[in-house]
Amino acid sequence: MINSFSTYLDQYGSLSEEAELSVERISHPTHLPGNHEILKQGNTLKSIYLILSGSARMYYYHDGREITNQFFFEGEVIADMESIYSGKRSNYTIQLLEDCSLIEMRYSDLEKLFQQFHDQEAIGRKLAIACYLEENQRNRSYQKNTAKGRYFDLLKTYPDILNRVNLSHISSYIGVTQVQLSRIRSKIAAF
Amino acid sequence: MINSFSTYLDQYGSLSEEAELSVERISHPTHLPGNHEILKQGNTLKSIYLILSGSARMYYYHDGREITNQFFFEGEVIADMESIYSGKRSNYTIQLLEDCSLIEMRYSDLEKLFQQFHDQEAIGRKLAIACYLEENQRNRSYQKNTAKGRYFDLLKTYPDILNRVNLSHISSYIGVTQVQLSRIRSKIAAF
DNA sequence: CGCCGAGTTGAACTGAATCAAGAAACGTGG
DNA sequence: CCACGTTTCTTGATTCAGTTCAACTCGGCG
Repeated sequence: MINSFSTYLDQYGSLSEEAELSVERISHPTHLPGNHEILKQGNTLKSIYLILSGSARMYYYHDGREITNQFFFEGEVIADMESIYSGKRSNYTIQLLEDCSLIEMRYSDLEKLFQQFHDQEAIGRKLAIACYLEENQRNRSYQKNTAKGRYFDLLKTYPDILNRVNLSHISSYIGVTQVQLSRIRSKIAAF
Repeated sequence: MINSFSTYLDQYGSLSEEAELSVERISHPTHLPGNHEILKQGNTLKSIYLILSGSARMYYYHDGREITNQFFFEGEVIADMESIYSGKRSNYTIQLLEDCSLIEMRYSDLEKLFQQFHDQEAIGRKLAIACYLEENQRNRSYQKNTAKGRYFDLLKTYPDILNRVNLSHISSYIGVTQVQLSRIRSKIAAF
């Protein structure tokens, strides 16, 4: 059960008591309503957010359409790695899909912990590798599957996503039109 | 100009002199011929390899066909992050595409440096993030492009790939049949 | 010279996009 | 609590992109 950044980080390695206390010190609980935009295109993301309850998505525009690049659910951390890491303006908008209970952490504070504690840095490295592997799996899903297969792969990761997220968000995430995803779904239902 | 692991790592941050010496100490130059398999499916990768000259690819099987998941060229590091990081058997085969001049480093030696030097760990984290961002960009290429667009995106990254790699390897990398990629190419040539 | 692997090209077929219209679900104000 | 408008989802017809199977070309090499 993930209810703090410490428990979140525990998944990737163990922290010294001192580092763990520092993590708690820079953690700030918040509540934000559905539809709230944590990051707007053209701005820079300054904080990351652990989700205790609720969900969010990160999207960008291409040819005037929204394409969802990432979903975030309970126990996951909302962040645009690119913007946070580079400090540059983001091409993404991050929008809450439901009312959320969050824990906020300023990235500048976290950076200090990386510098201060070697074990914190080690966990950061492992976490980044985990993100890479996940992203690589998504690529393999594209290489070997047709849209139906990608849809199933997504359901494996997020089984209840259908009840919580718009079809159009899901469809753009797996690189297919909303219309086509609706058809795929209907074919599966009727068997 | 990348001619050692030190110069490679310099791209991501600076190392103390002590750490840099240690990096050199665990580096071993090698030459290996084209077609050599650095890793075979079912085995575990124990070393990573910086490419001074030559190229390689990493592939897996799906429905009996080879799918290339990664290319490696000069100045890049050959590794199957999943196998190396988890120590588990790999689903991938890594094959040299040309005669290669390499610098080998055992991952167990590198791990020790991560533990020993905080700045080494910091560079490792940055490197992992860079890998993640690259992989994410590949995903976006799938989300917004048709096969032609993905082909162009690949050419942006590796402009001379056509002269060095088989069409079938390239096509499976961008998730399209070799036949279709041939057609795409011919349409572009005739303008 | 003949073989072989790699690439090209054609024809038929399937998966997916597009355009468009209608049905269902949803929220807001009266 | 209902009526209305809006957004989301479904379904159909058409067009386009991509796959499959197969035959052929080309260059390298024994």
